[in-house]
Amino acid sequence: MARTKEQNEKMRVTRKEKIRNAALLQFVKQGLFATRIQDIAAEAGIAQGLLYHYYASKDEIFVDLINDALDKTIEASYSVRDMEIDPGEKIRFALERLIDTIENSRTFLDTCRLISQASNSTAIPQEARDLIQEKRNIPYQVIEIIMEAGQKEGTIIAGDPKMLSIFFWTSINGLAIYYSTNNNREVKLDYRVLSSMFLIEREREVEK
Amino acid sequence: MARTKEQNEKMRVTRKEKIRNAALLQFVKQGLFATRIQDIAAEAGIAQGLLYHYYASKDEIFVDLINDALDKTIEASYSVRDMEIDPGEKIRFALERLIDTIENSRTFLDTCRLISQASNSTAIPQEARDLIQEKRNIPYQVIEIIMEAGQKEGTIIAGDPKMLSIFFWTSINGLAIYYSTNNNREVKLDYRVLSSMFLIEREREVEK
DNA sequence: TGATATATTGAATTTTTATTCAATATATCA
DNA sequence: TGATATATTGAATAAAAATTCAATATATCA
Repeated sequence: MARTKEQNEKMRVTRKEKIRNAALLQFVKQGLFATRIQDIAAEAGIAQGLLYHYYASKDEIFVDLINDALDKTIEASYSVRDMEIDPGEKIRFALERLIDTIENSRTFLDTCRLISQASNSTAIPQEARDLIQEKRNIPYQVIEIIMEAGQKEGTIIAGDPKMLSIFFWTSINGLAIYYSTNNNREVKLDYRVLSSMFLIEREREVEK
Repeated sequence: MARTKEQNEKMRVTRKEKIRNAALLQFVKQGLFATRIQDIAAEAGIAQGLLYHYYASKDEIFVDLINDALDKTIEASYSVRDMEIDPGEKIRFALERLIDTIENSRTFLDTCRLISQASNSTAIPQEARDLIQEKRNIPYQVIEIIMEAGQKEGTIIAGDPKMLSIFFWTSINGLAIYYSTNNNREVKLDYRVLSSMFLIEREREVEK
């Protein structure tokens, strides 16, 4: 016998992870089509041929990464939904957390950028398009429901909750994309500017 | 003699315009790298070879388009700057106008999307990168100055005007990119949600 | 009408990139 | 240590795309 099954499996997983990271780096930097197999292999420090031992094609890696990225954003939105605080507080907290993440997490920016790239081209693999179709709206729906609850509670401004959710996510996305390409860190972002879009302020409550 | 100089020149300009439009359509749809010369030629209804009569390469078309797109956004920001109204009003008006444009102008969405794509890849032609480097910040600077003036005037909230300008443009950008890929028109956007991020509201003034 | 300059075509060629594959290396177990 | 299964390499091949170019079409003017 040669290596045991488990050992090989473990090697495979580690190596695959290395390829995934290399591919993510390159895709985010250059985009799916500008990235050559050679670029990924070089980034991962392996020969081109070996890549095909782990993935059947460049597209397959891309689909794998997109799926992961979408799942991450869905998870994040669920974790906000499931918090045991009031709806208005959820929006406030989520924005605070998201702004902080934009300022400090490279991984988060990469995730946003990958999804944005993918949503921006009809030339991506069909499978990736299906995944986006299926998963991309979930965070929008989650926020929409929280907005609606907040309106009932009286902490969120009036207006179509669908629209509020669109403003919520597109603002975050726009910021993430800006930060992912401008590594200007001189400006400190204050999440309260964003949250003032949605939250009814104390002053007004006091007025009543 | 054959055709006159002017006639040929006119034909060239018209044809070139046709190619530019076709290229813009394809770039926006697929991205620079996924778009093949063949795609542009087919979209313009001409043979591949003819394209090289007008442009030396795919990259050259891209640079031409990016330059145009950047100039358009700069022009738009200047037109706001030069209006004869108060700073707070400028911000309100610009947002109202931008939201309306997002909802109604395909061209504007294409422009945003092209710039976003270009800013998102290091693999675009050097010349395009230089143009972006040179021109992309101008609208940010214009809004920053207006925000600062509005703060002095007392109509714009406190906070680093650079930051306010970043929130301004990234929100608009995020929206434009969302709308450019989701042709869901069921939601009507209300610009006042965005403007409440920046403008001090009447109620508070009255309180003083 | 014929001469001619330029536009236009599409097949041939070149270049780039993806994919395959034969050869070699490596790690484990008997 | 040797047998063996799998990992790994990099050159060979295939596929796809960009670019060139010889041939042809077209519009104008003399």
